[in-house]
Amino acid sequence: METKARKVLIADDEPDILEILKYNLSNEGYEVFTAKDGDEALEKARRTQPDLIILDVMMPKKTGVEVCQMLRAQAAFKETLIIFLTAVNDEGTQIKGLETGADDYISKPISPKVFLSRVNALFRRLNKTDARILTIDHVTIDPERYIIKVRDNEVVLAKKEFELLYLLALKPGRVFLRNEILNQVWGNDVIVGDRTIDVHIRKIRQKLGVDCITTVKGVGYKFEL
Amino acid sequence: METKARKVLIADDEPDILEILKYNLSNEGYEVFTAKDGDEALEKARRTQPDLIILDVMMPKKTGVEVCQMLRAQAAFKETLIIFLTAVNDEGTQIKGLETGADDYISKPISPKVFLSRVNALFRRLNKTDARILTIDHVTIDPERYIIKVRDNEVVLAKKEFELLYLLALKPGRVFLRNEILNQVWGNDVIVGDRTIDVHIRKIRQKLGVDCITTVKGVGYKFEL
DNA sequence: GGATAGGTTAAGTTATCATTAACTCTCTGT
DNA sequence: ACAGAGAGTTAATGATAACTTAACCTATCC
Repeated sequence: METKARKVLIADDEPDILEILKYNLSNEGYEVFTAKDGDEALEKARRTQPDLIILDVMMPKKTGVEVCQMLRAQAAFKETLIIFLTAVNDEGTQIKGLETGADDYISKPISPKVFLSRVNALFRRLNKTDARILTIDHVTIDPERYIIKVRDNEVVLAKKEFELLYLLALKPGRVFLRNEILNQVWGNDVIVGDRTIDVHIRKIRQKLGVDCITTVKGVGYKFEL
Repeated sequence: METKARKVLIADDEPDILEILKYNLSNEGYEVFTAKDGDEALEKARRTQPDLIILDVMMPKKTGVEVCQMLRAQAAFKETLIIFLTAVNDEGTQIKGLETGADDYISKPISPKVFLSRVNALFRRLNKTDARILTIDHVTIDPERYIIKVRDNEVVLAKKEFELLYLLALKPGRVFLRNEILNQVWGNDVIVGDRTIDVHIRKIRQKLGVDCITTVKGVGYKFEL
């Protein structure tokens, strides 16, 4: 669904785990690479430049913590998401993991559902981080200030309204399925009714006063002036 | 004149099951191969390079799960669809099956109707994934934006119209049987009347204003400028 | 603690899309 | 030439998805 698939590298010495995670992530549309030990993880990370790296803490050659430290030392991996996997719910390791710069921490045994929701959540958070000011024709969207300008008139949107508009405006013209919108704006796990999106869309249209959101019936919405 | 049929390999040790499934799939236009045990399945898979492999879990020589694992380990079968058949509705096996990288899971006794609908659904899902912009001469079809352009004029099609046109345009010149179109666009569980496709074709021709869909009487339609 | 704004839901309405049915047209084979 | 089959056409109906409005929670802020 994503225009360009997110790349994920998984490093674990247990083939079963690799297989399960790979299967689940692929199904969600991610491009998945695997490694079976610390050294291979480092090497594949360098080669594939993934957006997310999942590291088993206990691995041959180098532990996940070591790999993480070495990666973080390189400029290219300063911003890369890193998740640790650990067999025991070891509090000590957990702290240590986050200190070396991991973004999340998942303990085995892994429930694929939980796992996916954590991964998706991370990417959502990441998405929000790259907050750049969008300008499409005479509409300006500033995610830092939560402000919209239409022909120099300031428009105030509520949080959800803003996020929804921002999402659509990130790729003008592209149709976002209702499911995509729910995932990005509300999050995977939240369940809201069918009409929630419509109401927000309506508010946006109303407040902006410009016809900039097009409905594609049976499909979704797109931003278009 | 024969279009290129999807290849399906069925592996099961019960000749009756093989016969029933083969009959049904052939009827839908698939090209069917069969195997009566795990080893034969592997060998035929290699030889015929099927688009879909249906594996009985309980088979002589090698179980379906084993076959699946061995296939998935090979690059050539990374993307191949795999369905498991199982006699008991065993939850454990089910999970295990999906973990080894199966795409679906059907439990016996098999209803041919349900079976076909699952198979078709899988192929539909597969097709949808490659959402790319098509350009044929001066006609552009952008599934991401749900927009058609004819000589830079934007044309708005409804969902079904769009999907139908997109399907035909995926392989310009190739004739799509009416049944194929129904399967791909409507889904094979839906029953619609004889003239439904015609009406949609007509709308497309009308809206595009260009004569780009050719009727092949008694067979189907093709996209052609 | 009351007011306020944001978020969500529910229900009724509207618009558009999809489908059918009835009829016509155009081949093709005898 | 004529019968039959498949496809084209049209308008009407039925089905869905989206729009709209109002009401209802629920945090948050004076």
